[in-house]
Amino acid sequence: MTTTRERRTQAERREGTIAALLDATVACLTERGYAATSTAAVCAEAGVSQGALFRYFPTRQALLVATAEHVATRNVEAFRTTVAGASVATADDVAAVLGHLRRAVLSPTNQTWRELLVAARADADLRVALHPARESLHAQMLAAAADLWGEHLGADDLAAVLSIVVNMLDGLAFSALDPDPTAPPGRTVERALRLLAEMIVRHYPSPMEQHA
Amino acid sequence: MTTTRERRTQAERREGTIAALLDATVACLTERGYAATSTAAVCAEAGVSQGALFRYFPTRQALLVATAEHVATRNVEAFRTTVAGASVATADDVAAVLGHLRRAVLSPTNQTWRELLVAARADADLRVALHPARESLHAQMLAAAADLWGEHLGADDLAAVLSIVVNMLDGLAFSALDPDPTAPPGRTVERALRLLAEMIVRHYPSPMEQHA
DNA sequence: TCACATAGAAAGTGAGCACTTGCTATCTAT
DNA sequence: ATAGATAGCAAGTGCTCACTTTCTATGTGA
Repeated sequence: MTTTRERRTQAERREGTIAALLDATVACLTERGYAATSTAAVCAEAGVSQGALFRYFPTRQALLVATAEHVATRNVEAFRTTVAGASVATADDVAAVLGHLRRAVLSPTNQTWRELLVAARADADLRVALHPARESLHAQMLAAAADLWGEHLGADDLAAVLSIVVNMLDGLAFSALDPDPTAPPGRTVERALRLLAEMIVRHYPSPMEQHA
Repeated sequence: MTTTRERRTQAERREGTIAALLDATVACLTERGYAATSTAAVCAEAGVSQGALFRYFPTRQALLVATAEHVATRNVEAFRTTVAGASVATADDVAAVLGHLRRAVLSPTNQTWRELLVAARADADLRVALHPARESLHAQMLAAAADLWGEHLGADDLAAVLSIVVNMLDGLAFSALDPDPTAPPGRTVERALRLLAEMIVRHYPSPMEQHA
């Protein structure tokens, strides 16, 4: 008695294997880090052989670049949905957005992206390969932020605020060494995010601000 | 005819070799990154044999932990001297401090510290080994910041401001992938630091602020 | 149905890894 | 001066790495 033999086209098998490899690479990078993400580890996680991996990705680096582009699109989508429709009229509003962004930034795909960025600092080839994805990511996040803040912020101010926010959140994510990233944020972090929200709304008061 | 034979005591030889190894590890970590910092690479950089390395550091990880503690003390000293005696009365003052801090954060010892922090995220042993140094670093930076801002900031506010500033600078350093870290900061970064300075002095006006 | 192309598994291969072993050179105490 | 200790070198050792080769299973076009 054989298990149900599902018939799949070549294209389906191919895409299924590639997707499994990309997901496994994300898992390995977040759980083990860049140095320990070997091709053998990825294949074990994905449940395929190394032969399968090297059929689709000629080198380990090609796999990592493909993974980077994979997570980059997911990250920008997460950023957009987190920010879409939110209000930034009051400090509470901005603080809420920052809190949601902080959680998004701790997701596996964001961890993966950062892990690859750090590795790219010491690897010229990886750096070049990641450059277009970086540009696209930045542009799309700027667009989403512009949508959030409306037009009463100049392009330069918008870019500056975005830089402060995302760099601070990235810095937080880098130094968050707890094994459980969904743990309570800690008082200092919460206060810092709250303070940043207050500073932003004070510096850029919304024209339609309404006090509760 | 032999070259000048300098006579050194055992302690001098020992300390010289250890210092060379620590410096070489810093160089390897900043130039090649964590994954490529092998014991062989460190020894080649230091000009000693692997036997010498393993005489003083029983494992590669022990070398990395020792290097972490080495750079941690240097980093806190750099932070203190950068901040010592500075004024935070005006936005220009704060912006200047942020600019100096940004350069300090891009130094090799700071790059090394960050590289090890990232590696610690995926390595439980390294994480616990680095924990005391992390605590000490944070406490000393808080003390230096308190010295800078005086007493008209509560401890909680001080910690929050410090968190915003150092996390944003760390985030900037992580995403600064230029081969030359001393390159001009770029307009967005400059504007972001300037904006952050303005927001801070507006939110926490110095009681003795004097307009030029 | 059957020649052919593609997907993927299994078992390599040399290079580089962390680390060890044994030996020589240098310093120190007597 | 010399015996013993320490510093440091050179050559291993087994293992894992990225990657290859070979071969089998499966889907595809005629």
